[in-house]
Amino acid sequence: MGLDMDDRRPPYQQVADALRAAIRDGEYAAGDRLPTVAELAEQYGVAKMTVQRALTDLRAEQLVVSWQGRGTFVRSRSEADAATTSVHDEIMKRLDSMHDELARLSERVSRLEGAS
Amino acid sequence: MGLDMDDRRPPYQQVADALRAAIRDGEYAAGDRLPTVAELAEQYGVAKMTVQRALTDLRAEQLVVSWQGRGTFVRSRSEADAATTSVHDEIMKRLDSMHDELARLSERVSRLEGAS
DNA sequence: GTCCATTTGTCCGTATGTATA
DNA sequence: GTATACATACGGACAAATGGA
Repeated sequence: MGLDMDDRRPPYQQVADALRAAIRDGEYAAGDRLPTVAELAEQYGVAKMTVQRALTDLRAEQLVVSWQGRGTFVRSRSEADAATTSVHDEIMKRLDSMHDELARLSERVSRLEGAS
Repeated sequence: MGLDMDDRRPPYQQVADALRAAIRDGEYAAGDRLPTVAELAEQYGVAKMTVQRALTDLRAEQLVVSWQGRGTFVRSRSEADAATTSVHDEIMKRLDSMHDELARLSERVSRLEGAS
């Protein structure tokens, strides 16, 4: 389970690619927990920090999500999409709310104008 | 030039934020080279690895680009913003619409105040 | 061309912190 | 309270790429 010695890329990139392939091939399905950092480090014959460096990339790609004390889990594609749009969704919700408040305010002013 | 001891976030995040602010405030302009990793480490009183961890995030955000043997350079915004332009356009349209409605409402309220 | 200083990139071992179960 | 597991930090070391002498 070690790394390819003929591959001149940094080990952390090889580990990241190996995990991407394992996820893509269904070895780890959405929701599954990956082996622990210590186990992966032993499997690939690298230090724990090297595994962490690989996971940093996978987290940035939103392919996995890590929880302290629990583990690192494979994300579903829909979860990744939701995460990328969650910030924008929240902004749009806020805008909708403000738009509604503006509409109510506008109606109140209209009534004031009609009563005068 | 050290870090805020009251900030309980990890030092690498504080370094990343400090660099983001320096770039946003024009201390480093597009195309400029940042101080070397060793210099930044000394400025902020952290290890070189901690600076590298911060730069890993900034590179993922496409805020900077690093070249071995040369340095780390600030990227122009046009290079990084293309992907999110459509979403921002939609938000700006909504904000413009609300701004117009607010302006009309403000004028109507002013007239009411003048008539009372 | 060769040599060398600079700079980023990476890895490791160890230690500590923090959140979960 | 204990054990597990991820997260971060540090120091040291070496590799790789650049650029200039």
